[in-house]
Amino acid sequence: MATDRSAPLWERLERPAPVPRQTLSPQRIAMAAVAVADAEGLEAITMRRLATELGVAPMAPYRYVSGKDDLLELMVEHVYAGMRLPGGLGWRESLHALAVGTRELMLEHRWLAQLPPQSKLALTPGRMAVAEQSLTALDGLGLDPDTMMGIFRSVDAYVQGAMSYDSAVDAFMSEQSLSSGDELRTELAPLMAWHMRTGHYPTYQHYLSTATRKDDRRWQFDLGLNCLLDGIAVRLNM
Amino acid sequence: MATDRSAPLWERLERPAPVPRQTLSPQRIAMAAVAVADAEGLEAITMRRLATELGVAPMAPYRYVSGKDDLLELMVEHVYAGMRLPGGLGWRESLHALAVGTRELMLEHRWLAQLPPQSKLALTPGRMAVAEQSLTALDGLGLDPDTMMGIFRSVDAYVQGAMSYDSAVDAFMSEQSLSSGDELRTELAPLMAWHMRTGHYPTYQHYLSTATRKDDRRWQFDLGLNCLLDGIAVRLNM
DNA sequence: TTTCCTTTGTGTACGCTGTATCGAGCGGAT
DNA sequence: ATCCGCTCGATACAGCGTACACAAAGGAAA
Repeated sequence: MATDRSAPLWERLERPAPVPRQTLSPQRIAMAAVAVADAEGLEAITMRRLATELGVAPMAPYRYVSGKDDLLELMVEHVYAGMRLPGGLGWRESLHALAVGTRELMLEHRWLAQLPPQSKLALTPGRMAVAEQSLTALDGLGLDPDTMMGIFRSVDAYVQGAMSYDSAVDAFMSEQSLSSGDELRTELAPLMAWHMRTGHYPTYQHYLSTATRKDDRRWQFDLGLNCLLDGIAVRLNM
Repeated sequence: MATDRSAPLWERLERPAPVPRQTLSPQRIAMAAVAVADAEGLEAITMRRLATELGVAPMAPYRYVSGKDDLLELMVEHVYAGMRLPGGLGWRESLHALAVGTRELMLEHRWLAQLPPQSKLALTPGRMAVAEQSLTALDGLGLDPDTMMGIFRSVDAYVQGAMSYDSAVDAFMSEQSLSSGDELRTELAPLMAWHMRTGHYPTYQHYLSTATRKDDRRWQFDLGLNCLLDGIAVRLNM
């Protein structure tokens, strides 16, 4: 009987590898793929490139992964498995730590924030663990389950949205060989100048000429995260 | 002199179309592309498909658009131009209206929330207008420009993150011909059951069996948005 | 009117992608 | 010794984005 492709990926992976002697394995595949994506970005991930990296024929990985979507899911789990979960903290510290931890994971693996829509849904064990941790952090505070999940998803949405933006900027910069915020703004200057010349954006223009933290991403991330957590605290009557 | 490809897209578009009699135009291209994407999703957008839709050879649109990235940017602007901006409201009502308006735009055009990273950065006039509107809503409240921009970007990050998730779920459902949340959960049941059988997610399991608003997306969206706005309000009163 | 130049759209082609399919070889159970 | 099932190799195909050279079409100048 061939591998049952209809079962969930995680169930398939759990069944003991029928024979332990093969040259390929899900782990080896995931590691190679993550290494390539870390070094050259998500668009470098190609079934052929992956096979080359593994020293194997183009179709070989398909024995372990039903297609590219499966591969991405495997990559997601591979990196999420390395995430540290906080324990024994209050709800706010927990959510904060989880958000910052996710951010750090995404800084380490820029492609995580650029996954195609399908892979964003990947319900991998690692992501389930993050969800569970968030929910338990909010448990026992008198919230109904819908609100608990809603709060978790809101924080997650913020993190994903913020990192998706940052990561897109990073990708653009490295693609254009820009290595600082100043170089980026120089590159974008003609476009911005054109917009500003229309006179439609006076407040934006004021920001451009007087802001001093344009490159402090961590400060920006924390600002929004803290606002969100403050608002959640309001809902918790604390 | 051929069209100057190095100038920003918006500057190029503004120069009067050299001759108004041609069969193709940026507007016609944008409309056709948006129509296809609305009806069949972003992955149906292909330079060849677009050309077919316009009754034209595959390479013809390249006269008006330097590549697929440019096309997506054009599409983004085409739909953002139809967004209504609130006027004369307080900061909170403005930000709320902007967020809800963006959400509605993304519900009308599901592909908006699935754009590839590059296109997410597109500084189109329509998106600039949203930014300007947000900033002016926050102006005159004693905030420094960095904080104003940080707040705008936080709300935007939340909206993008939340809609990116919803939109991915929608895409998955229509791809699998699922038409209700119940059908979706039935489809996912084997995977969820496998996760739950591990016993690692008791709180999640409790949510699954007792939650009653799993399909109320608007409620979920508003929950997070209101938390975020509440948190911003805290920052404004100090 | 004839000529010519610029713009607009056509045709063809290349290298790349994901992946279906078929066949070869090998290891372990019968 | 035989067979079977799994692993991996080779080949192939349709589809993608887009580079490039050419044809038609319209206005300006002669």
